[in-house]
Amino acid sequence: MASGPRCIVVARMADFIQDLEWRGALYDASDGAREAIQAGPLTAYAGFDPTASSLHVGNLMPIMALARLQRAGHSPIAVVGGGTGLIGDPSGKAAERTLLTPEQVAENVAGIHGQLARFLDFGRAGNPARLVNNADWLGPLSAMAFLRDVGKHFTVNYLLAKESIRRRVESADGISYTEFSYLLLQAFDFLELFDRTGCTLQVGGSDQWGNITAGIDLIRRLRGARAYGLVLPLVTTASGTKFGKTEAGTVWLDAGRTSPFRFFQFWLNADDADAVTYLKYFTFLARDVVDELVRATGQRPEAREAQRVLAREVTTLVHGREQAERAERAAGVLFGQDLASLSAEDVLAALEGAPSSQVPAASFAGDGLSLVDLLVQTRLASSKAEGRRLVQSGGVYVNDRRVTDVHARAGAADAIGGRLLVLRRGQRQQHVVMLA
RNA sequence: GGGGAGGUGGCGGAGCGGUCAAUCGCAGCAGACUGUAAAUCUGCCGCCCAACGGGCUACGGAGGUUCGAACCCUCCCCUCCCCA
Repeated sequence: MASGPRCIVVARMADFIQDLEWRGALYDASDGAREAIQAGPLTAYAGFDPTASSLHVGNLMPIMALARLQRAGHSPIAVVGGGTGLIGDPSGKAAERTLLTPEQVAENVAGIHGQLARFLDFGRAGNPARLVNNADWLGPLSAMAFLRDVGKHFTVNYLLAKESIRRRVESADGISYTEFSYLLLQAFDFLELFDRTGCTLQVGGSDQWGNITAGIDLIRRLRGARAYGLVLPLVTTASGTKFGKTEAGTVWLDAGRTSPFRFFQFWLNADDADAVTYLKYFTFLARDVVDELVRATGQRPEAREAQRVLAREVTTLVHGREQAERAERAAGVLFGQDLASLSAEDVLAALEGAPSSQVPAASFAGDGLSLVDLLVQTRLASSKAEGRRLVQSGGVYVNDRRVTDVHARAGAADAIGGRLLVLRRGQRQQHVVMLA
């Protein structure tokens, strides 16, 4: 967990809401939620859909909310939706989703488990974090029990009034009974967590509002108790693109899917307009530190101090300090110095963590390998046609030297120290080819 | 069940017998400019190749008419709208 001198923990419960509001990370709160959170420690949960075996940066909002709650003295519970994942949440979805198989869900749940552990402290005295799978109680639930105990408390009229459901009901494709029922399951989750752990707060993205209030209503009706909800804003980008996507696709938290290097680059490349927002959303940095960065960036935007700190902090949080430092070093080498002036050892040391692959040294003998083929092999280009186009438009570099000849070949003589080639596509997609 | 409209590249949306690998917009990629930013401008944007050229697949599916079809005909599948 990040713990540098700049990283100051917000510890006091009363400051939690204020801090969240300053961060712009509080979209809405149910009646009484603010007061309840400030009044004393409570148990809070957020759910995570096991739609993939890894979480992605889009999941960071609720993760950070749980982490902040814990730091403020509350007890966080991360609920992995092994049960609800079998059904599919219609919220924010325009069309019916394909059902995941139980095997897929189980696999995904396992992957997500480990990732959450990086943000939450499961050993903390007093308010340790917990991780549960709602399949534990949804699995054994019988249709009869569900319809009698849960279904009876929701009128169809109530369900149809929910934004997420109404949109789908009015859409051309409609909504299946399966997804129509989703909200009841999530409401039941809240109830179950209330019964098991005394959990009275659910946090989630703003699209979860309807699901959360359903749970609050259910708890009030069945247990006569008050529960609360907190929703977080949707993360946007200044340029209007979808947050968390790059040329290479989704930015995952799993190092196997998105290398720490690329992860670091993702944050470093944030727009000026977004960097500060993200700094508030995704780091624990205190207000004065962020304010200072705002000032620094305003004065010398080209130094990209905000982006640098952002990338460093978030990468450290997700991948650990060592990986973060490595990524930063690699970035320095790839975007800074003249590659040709470095030894193979230096480049290799710096580029640990950058995308790389090994190619038998033998294939570089004689004429060497066609550059276009190499681009395809390293997946910098998706086809030879694309590779040629890239070369022709001046977007391909070998060891930082632009190559514009479509027929260019790379031989052993081109390799730095006879051992490696640094291929680059455009300004920022690199690939290290090691001769093995 | 009856009537109407329609299925084209990631999306939207032209084309309606040859000059169509398919106008255009969006998205995407690259270049210029920069700060590994934004905006802007330029180019590219099915696949393959001994390549200012050639080949192969493509316009819901299967057949057919034709020298020649995304465009015409037949059957099938699917979607939307209106009436019952």
